[in-house]
Amino acid sequence: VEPAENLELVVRKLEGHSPLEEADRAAIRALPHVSRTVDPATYLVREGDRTEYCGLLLSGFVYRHKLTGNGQRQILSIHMPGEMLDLHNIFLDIADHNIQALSRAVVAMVPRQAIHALAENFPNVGRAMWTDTLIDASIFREWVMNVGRRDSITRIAHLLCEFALRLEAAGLGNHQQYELPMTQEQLADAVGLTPVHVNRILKELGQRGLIIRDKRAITIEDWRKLRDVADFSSRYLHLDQGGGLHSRQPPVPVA
Amino acid sequence: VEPAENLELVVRKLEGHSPLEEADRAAIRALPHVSRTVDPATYLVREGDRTEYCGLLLSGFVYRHKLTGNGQRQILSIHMPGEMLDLHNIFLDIADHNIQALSRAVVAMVPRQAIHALAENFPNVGRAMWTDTLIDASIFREWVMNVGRRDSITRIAHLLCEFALRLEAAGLGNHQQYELPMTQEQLADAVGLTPVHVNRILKELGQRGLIIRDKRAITIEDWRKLRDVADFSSRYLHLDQGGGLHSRQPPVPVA
DNA sequence: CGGTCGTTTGATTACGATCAAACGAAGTGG
DNA sequence: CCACTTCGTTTGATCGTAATCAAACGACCG
Repeated sequence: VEPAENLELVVRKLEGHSPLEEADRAAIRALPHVSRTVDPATYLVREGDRTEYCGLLLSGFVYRHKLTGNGQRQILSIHMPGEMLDLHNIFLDIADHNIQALSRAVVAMVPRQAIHALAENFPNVGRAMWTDTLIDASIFREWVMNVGRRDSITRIAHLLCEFALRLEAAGLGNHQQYELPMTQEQLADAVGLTPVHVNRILKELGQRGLIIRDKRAITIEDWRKLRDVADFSSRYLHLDQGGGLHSRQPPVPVA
Repeated sequence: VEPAENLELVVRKLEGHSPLEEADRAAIRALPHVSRTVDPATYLVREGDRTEYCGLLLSGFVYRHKLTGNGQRQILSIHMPGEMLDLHNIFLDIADHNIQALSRAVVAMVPRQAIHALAENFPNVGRAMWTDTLIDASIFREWVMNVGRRDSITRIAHLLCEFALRLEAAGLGNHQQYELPMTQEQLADAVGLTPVHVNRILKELGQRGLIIRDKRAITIEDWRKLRDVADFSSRYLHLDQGGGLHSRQPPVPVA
């Protein structure tokens, strides 16, 4: 069992979109858990698993994915510190997708029942967690649109914009410069392209003066131009969702 | 205000995956609402709208979609009678997508607050509605995979399989024969292809002896073969989700 | 009977996949 | 400290699936 301060990240994340009172915060901090530190590529959940724990991501990055019958991978979402990983499984008995560590990561494992009890005894927290899953669902929808109807440059630019804003919201950098937490192959699996093509498009984004790359570090040279190329609007992220602590306008005009 | 029996469909839908007690059922039936009958293509919600009502679909079909900056449409989901349409907006202030009628449809409009109160005062119902949104999210994930990583035949076959099972679960036919509620153009927008190509693939599915088409009526000639071509597994639909009324195995081995 | 909407078929194009190989950086072991 | 391996990135050449362009056809409707 780790020091409870760790769960503070989770409190902050939920308060980003839903109002909580002190009792609510305390209840979250008091969640029983064991911390687990995992290496990159460790599976936290496998499709078909019976779900018994809810993982709270305390540090590092994690991703959701599925595999097709012939072994192709589709990445479904990327998760950042403070996010609750298994809310999507918490009322469904069998996991329908895999969750795997992207980087080295620390995850607090909370028993399923503790989350159920939390939701029932602290309605504000229940609403906050529910809202959280609704925002995730909104992001899934945007991804359907992204892979379904946008060409490759637009698609990749869109993902870069999304990361910029989400990393900033998570307090992991600003939206003009950040460290991309994945390889080009993983990027390809997130946008439904091949790694080769992703590489070419990243190059083109650089040549067009939209981004600068130095290894995995992404600097957005011209947010407005990138946003236009990306067909990006931040609405689907619901960053200024009512009642949240952070529900003021972001300091820089973003999208 | 319409006769309350109508909402029975919604009760049945929720009970399909979550246990309810008589008081819960009564609370759902007692939901204040006005019925609205709409023509095909009527918008029920527009992206950017402030959400004040939750629509319960009593008859007909409805779909969610988004438009790209250059006017391309991506259909995000199809909804069948008994489904609650605005659960995804119920805690989010601004709608991030459009909801439009596919066919002539009847929708019971329930004020947002009534849904909030229902969830708070009847925890079983709250959990059922939350679970409902989680299953929707699971379907979104499968669609991300479908448009991201599957080729055109697989993609379309997959959609046909999904409809078969969902229509059967909704009591609108069996999984071997059903009426497709959409045009080939709408189909194309659901799977991220062009209408022309959808037409060719449907033809091919017929030639391969997987389906028979008569106008919009689809007959699945060989479920197993179609399922294989479609790379389809019903897991993501969570049809046998715990505690539900219908949580027995389906009568015919399906997937 | 024209008009509209949806389906069907044909011809050509293009975007991204695939195949192949080299390069660079980081880590390992001798 | 330097070979050697491994993993990720980069570049080039060719291929193929689905898009695009174009037009005819069929059904339903007023």
